[in-house]
Formats: sequence, structure tokens, C-alpha cells
Amino acid sequence: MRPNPVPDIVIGRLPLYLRALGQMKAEGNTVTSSHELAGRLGISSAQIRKDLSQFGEFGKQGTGYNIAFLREQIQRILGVDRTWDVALIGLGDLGRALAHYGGFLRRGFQICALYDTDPEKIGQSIRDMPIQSMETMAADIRRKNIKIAMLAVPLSAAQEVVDELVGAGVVAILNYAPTSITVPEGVHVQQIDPALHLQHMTYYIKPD
Amino acid sequence: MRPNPVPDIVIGRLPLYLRALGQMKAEGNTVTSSHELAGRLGISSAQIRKDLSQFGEFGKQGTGYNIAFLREQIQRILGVDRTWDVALIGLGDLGRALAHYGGFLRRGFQICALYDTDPEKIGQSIRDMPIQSMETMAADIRRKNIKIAMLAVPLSAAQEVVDELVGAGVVAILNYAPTSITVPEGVHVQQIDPALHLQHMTYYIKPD
DNA sequence: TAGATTGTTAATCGATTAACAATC
DNA sequence: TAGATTGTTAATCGATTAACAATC
Repeated sequence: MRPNPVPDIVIGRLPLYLRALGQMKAEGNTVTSSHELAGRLGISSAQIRKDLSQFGEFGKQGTGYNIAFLREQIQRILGVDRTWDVALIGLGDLGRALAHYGGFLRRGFQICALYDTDPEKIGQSIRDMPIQSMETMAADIRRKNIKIAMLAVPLSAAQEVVDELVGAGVVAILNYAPTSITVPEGVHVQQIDPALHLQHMTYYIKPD
Repeated sequence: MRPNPVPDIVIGRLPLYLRALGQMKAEGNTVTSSHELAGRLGISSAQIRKDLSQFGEFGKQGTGYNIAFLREQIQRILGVDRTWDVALIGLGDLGRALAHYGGFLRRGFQICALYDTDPEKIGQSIRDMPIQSMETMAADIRRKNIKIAMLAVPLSAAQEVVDELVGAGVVAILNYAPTSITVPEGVHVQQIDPALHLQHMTYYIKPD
């Protein structure tokens, strides 16, 4: 009998815990508690303990959690106790900002290939990485065994590029194009659309 | 007796519906159904009908929803049947990309003020907007009655800037700094942290 | 009319929380 | 020992879905 899968909503909180633990470590602390974490993150301590209990027993009654240890455990659970290669497609303003962002590496990700359709851009380099043609993208991604892609192309190109990425073996896509994309079973998509978040908030602040 | 508030999780889906309706409109369609929307968004048609029913009756049995009409209604519900002024703080690579992004306006938002601490940047202009000093930020935001801010400053500065924004009357913050921030009751925060989304997905793709 | 789709109800499903024994 | 905090259970709370009468 297979164990029940851990709810996706729990998986989604683990990176949040990891981020907070990283900050606590940077602050020089060595132990924390579900209450302290809860306070930082604005959720309940019971939820944190319940979430962690899905994966094992990481704390000590009376004293709480060792920060370094718990951090390592969550990194392992999420699979970021290693560095993942990531392809970045679309080198407009946003794509360039992502390519320059230095924060991915310490969280388990390394942008290692850049692709665009614009002949003006192809051949240019960012951080010593050449921008390559999308013609060669699929073969290149497959050859490098890249499993994760960040998509910063215009809306009109998004689905087409997604299909190509999936065909090339990519199984996780972070989509910055403001549209829902369709992928086969087993391929994971996360979406970032700032306007969506802004519109969520305006609901609550309408009466000027 | 006050009516039950609409669940936040429902509010969070409305911008998604709005985005899909905008695309359908752009494609030249005039009517749609809960089933078609559900197919596009990968959720159930029952959920869409239930969500919409929180706010009124927008469809017709047998025929579905008029796209233009439903779009207007959701815009009104979310408060994006107008254009909101938005302040952007932090003009690094990401801040610049956001300042140049042309997609906000058609979704109800206009970046109308830029702030940074770097003396090199202050005085420069992006899209005809001058980058202003953070010294003058609070007074300026209050004078202009800006209620929404996008925060693209380094982690180390985030909470400090948030406190100043809140003090200046900002009630909605889109936080790009990779940290949880603390705000008083009545102030809304949404967070964008791409590494969080990537780590969420690696859980499922671990066995290389 | 026949076919389609809404809006809504009740049932199901799943997530969160409160509480506490265990124990450091 | 006394105080603190975990891991876990059961209860509560909330969200999703299935089903269908109403009706276009």
C-alpha cells in the first residue's frame, strides 16, 4: 500500500519555511520553534508542526528545532540539496533582469542557457552566457538534460514555446507570460503575473 | 446583519477569470460558458459558477456568459474599472523591467512614481518619469494619494521601506523582496519570489 | 420543442486548529 | 524538578464537487 501523498498545499509552504530558516541562520541563530516561525510567516504554529510531521520528526520537545538541521532536511525534501540547471527563454527586460539576478544560486538554481528569437540578441552574452537561437533550443536542452525552464516570452509565443520545451524533456516551467498554458500530465507549471496580484488586492481597497 | 464576506480564495481567482475573458475578447469571441472557462484555466466549471454566484447572476441558462459583460462586471467587482496609480521602489534590474513593462495599464495600473536610494540613479528618467530620492518618498506618496506600491528593493531594506510606505498611506504592497514582511491590519501584501515557485516544483521532479 | 447551461443545494472532501500527552 | 515545546489526535472549519431544477 502506497503512503498517502503529501498535499500540494503543504509542499507549497516548505519553501517558505526554508526561506525563513535561511534568514534565521544568516542572523546567527541556532535554534527556533514552531511559534517563532509562525510569527515570522503569519501562520499558525500548529500548521507548521503538522506540515513538518508529514516528513518525520525534526524537533525536540522543550527546545524546538535546530535551524541548520531543519534547513538541511527541508532542502533534501524539496530536492534543493543540489543545484538545478535552468533554461531561460526570452531576453526582454524581464528576462535580462532574471539572468542578472544573483539570488537563484543559493536557493538551488543556476541559469545555464539563454534563448531568444531576435537576431539582434542572438550572439550577445549575459553573464558570459551566449544568447542562443530558439532554432537550436530543443536539441540543446535535451543534450544538456535541462529539466527546468523559466519562460519570459510574449503572450503570443508562450504556448508554442511551452510545447517545444515539453518536447525537449522539460518537466517544470515557471511561466512569466500572462496566460494559462497547457501541459501534459507530469509537467509542472507555476505562474507569475504581477497584475493578477495587484487585482487581488484592489478588491479590498476599492472605497478609495 | 452583515453578509458573509466572500472567501479570499474566491477573490484570488477573479483576476484569473478576468485575464481569460480578456483573451477571449481579443480572439473575437462574444460568448463563453463555465465549461469553456474551466477548460482554459484547468479548474472545474462548478467552481467557476459558484464563485461568480457570490456576486450576482451574470449568465443565461442555455447560452452561457456574454464575454464583454462578464468582463466588465468582474472589473467592477475587483475595482479595476479605473486606473490605479502605483509607486515603484527600487530601480535595479527588476525595478527597471517593471517600469518598462507595458502590460500594467490595460489591467488597471499605472506606475507613476519611481524611488531609489542610489545617488547615481536619482535624477535619471525611465519612460519620462524621474527617479526620485527615497528621502522625499513618503511626503510625495501622501501628496499624490498613492495607495499601491511595488517593492523591488534588496532584502535588507525591505521591512524598513514597507514601514515608510505604510506610514505614507499605502495599503497594498506587491513585494518582490525575498522575505516575509510585517504590516498592520488593513494593509495588504502579495509576494512574488520566483525561487519559491521553483522549489515547489523540484519536490515533484526529484528522481532526476 | 429539444438541447444546453446556469445558479444553487446538499454531500463530500480536505485543511486548519485546539488541545494535550509525551518528553526534552 | 519546572517549564517549554514537540508530534499527534480529534474536532472544527471551510472549500470543492456532484447533481439537478429552472429556464433560455
